[in-house]
Amino acid sequence: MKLSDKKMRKKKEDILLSAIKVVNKKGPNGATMEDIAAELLMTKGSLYYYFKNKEDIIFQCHEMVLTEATSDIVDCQNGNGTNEEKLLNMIKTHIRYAIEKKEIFNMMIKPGEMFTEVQLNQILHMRNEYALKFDETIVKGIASGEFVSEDPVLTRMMILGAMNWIQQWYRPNGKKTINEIQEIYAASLLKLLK
Amino acid sequence: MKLSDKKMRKKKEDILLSAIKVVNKKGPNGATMEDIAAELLMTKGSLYYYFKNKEDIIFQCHEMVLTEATSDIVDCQNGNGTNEEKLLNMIKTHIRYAIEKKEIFNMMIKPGEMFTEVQLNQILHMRNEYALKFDETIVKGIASGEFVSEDPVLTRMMILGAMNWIQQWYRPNGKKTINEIQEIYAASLLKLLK
Amino acid sequence: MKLSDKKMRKKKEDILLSAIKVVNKKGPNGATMEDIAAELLMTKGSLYYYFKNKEDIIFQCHEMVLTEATSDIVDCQNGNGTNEEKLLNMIKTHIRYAIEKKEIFNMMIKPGEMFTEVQLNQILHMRNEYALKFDETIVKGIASGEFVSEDPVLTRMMILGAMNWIQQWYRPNGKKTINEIQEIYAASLLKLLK
Amino acid sequence: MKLSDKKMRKKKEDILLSAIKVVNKKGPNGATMEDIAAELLMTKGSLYYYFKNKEDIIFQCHEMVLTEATSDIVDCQNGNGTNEEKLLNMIKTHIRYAIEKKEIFNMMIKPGEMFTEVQLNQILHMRNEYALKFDETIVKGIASGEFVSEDPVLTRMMILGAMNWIQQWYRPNGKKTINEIQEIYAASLLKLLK
DNA sequence: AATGAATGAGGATTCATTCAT
DNA sequence: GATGAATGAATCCTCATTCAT
Repeated sequence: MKLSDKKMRKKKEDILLSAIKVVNKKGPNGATMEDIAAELLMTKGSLYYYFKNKEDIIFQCHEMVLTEATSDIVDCQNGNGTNEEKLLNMIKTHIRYAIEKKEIFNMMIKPGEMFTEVQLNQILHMRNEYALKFDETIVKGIASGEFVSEDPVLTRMMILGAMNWIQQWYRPNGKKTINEIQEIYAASLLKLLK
Repeated sequence: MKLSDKKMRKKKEDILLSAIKVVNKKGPNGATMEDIAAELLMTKGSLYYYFKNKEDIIFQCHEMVLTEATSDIVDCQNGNGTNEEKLLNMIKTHIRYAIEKKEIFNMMIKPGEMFTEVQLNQILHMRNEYALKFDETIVKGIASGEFVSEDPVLTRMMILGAMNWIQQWYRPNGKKTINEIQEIYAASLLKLLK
Repeated sequence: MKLSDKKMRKKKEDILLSAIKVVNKKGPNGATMEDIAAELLMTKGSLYYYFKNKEDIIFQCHEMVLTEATSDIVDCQNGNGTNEEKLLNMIKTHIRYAIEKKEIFNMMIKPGEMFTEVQLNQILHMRNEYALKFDETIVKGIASGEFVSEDPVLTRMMILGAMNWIQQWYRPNGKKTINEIQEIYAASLLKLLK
Repeated sequence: MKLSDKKMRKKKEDILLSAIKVVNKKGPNGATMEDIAAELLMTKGSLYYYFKNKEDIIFQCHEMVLTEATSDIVDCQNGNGTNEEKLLNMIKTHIRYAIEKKEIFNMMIKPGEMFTEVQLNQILHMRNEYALKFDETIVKGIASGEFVSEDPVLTRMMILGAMNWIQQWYRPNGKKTINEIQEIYAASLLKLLK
């Protein structure tokens, strides 16, 4: 059963990816089961073989996205270099997400209506885990004398907020390349820790 | 008929305010006409006496909110003081909105699904007008030597983004008062222009 | 109270005329009270001062139309001339109605959904009264040797049916004038009685 | 998948037949999706699996009816016999429709509110196609010396009009049988071409 | 005599969900 | 595993009707 197990996992992931696409275009309420299925050349009925219901799909979308993003950020944290270098990497990674995986990213930062209390808390908890990685690096940087901040959490909020806003205005054919944006943001936002 | 005219205007405003509340809780798609009406002890049918349809209501919500906010920001701009002082005021005003009028504010920063091309453009245009007020002050400050920035628009994006994120984490009974947040953000974000 | 009585009668008639217009454009179900009122620069609420409800308005429309048409046909019948001449006049009158008062006419020949059993019977009865005038003239013509028909009622049905169909194809700027149509139809249809 | 295809086609036809019944009783506006579904022991929601919307159903009703009727008339045209015999057959066929398929027939002769310009034109075009079959036979009959008419189209209008009116007065238990009506009408109406 | 405002019932449409096959 | 078909609850919207003023 290993094989069919893998197939199922793969299919589930496909469905989640399709759902992410649709949800980002139409919002969680606007996205229909049919939309999600159509993208995969399936019929909506089939989705219920893999997921309990729509709510479940949307929830697992958030879960998947946050897990993936957190993993990437942890990689930055575990790399070599000073805390400043690590934070710069984290910032660049986050920005790359915001721009290149706009859809996934959007899901990360919008809590989204539709969830039960329990599910919402779980999502918010994961989001917090993600943010804590930034905090840890900042705090270490303060301890090592690289950074200065009276309120590290508030500063992190500013940094993340500034970056999250990017996907509101970024356009693929705009004046700045992704690289330029990454550099400018990284350089500027570090000022907040000086 | 001035009187009945005023009454109608008042009622329309009441409906818009109710709609803002509901939309912020449930999103534009989740909000039902019944929800909006219930808040005002009306029946959904009555709403159609004042507005053409749901889309119309949601659109006018955005319009109202953006008009009000822009007016407040313009007041800051037209006040006395240096450009730095003016920008500080604008930042504090924006933060006050983000916190105290969370509902209205949310509507300002989320474009929201549901609109026609024309309507969406109109809203985005108004949003841009609002942002331009910040740009103007920043540019004047650069000219007068108060500020430094290689890319004023990008810097403004960071500043606004950082502030807009506040409503994602602010809780009424948190550790910081509104005043403290305003002061810390204002002081910190100005670093981006130094 | 004679004066206000007249005013009321006039207003009622205006409303019925407006209703006829609207019903003919949109059908009895498609016509709304607002449509009927708008034509007269009134508000729909006011209609209820003059009529019990919509059904009542539509019913009285039919009544008015049939009364008027019957009166005109009776005039033909009471005129001078042979029965053939009288029937020719009746045919021409009916055709003039079908063309010039298309709206009124339509109401005469469509029973129209929406009525109660009682009302429908009343309308059908009036419609029958109208048709009987044709029958009377035909029967007299047979008696006098002007006409020949094995089944006068069936022949009358053919004649009326042929004429009623005119309003389905007649166009104001068509090839035939009203006069020509009247003449051709009158001459042709009389063949059915020869 | 030929099988399921057939099933769908059958179901669609059933729905159209039910719709025809209901529309004839209550008119196109009065007929509700629920009415149409109830007849088939379905729920209104199911109808949308087969048709886009109500308008679509009503339109296809007309299409179906006109296609069927035209086919029958073409059969008459393609049969053996003189033009007079062919026209007699067409008249009898048309009358049979008017009486036995009153519901279908009604739909043929009432354009009905509710359609878009495009759809209405399409229906009127089909109706015209049907009428042209009569014209053709009449014209051929004139050419062969069987018929006489100064204006064949106008004469055809009278013939069709006379027949269409039948369904306004025909009652199943009336004095005349269908056969008698067919004979009397056919004999009488031919006089219009003599 | 008229109207502004409100209502509520009804109807079209959408869509998540179910289930037999 | 997948789907065709059906369902019914929810939602937007319309409109005849009412009534205080």
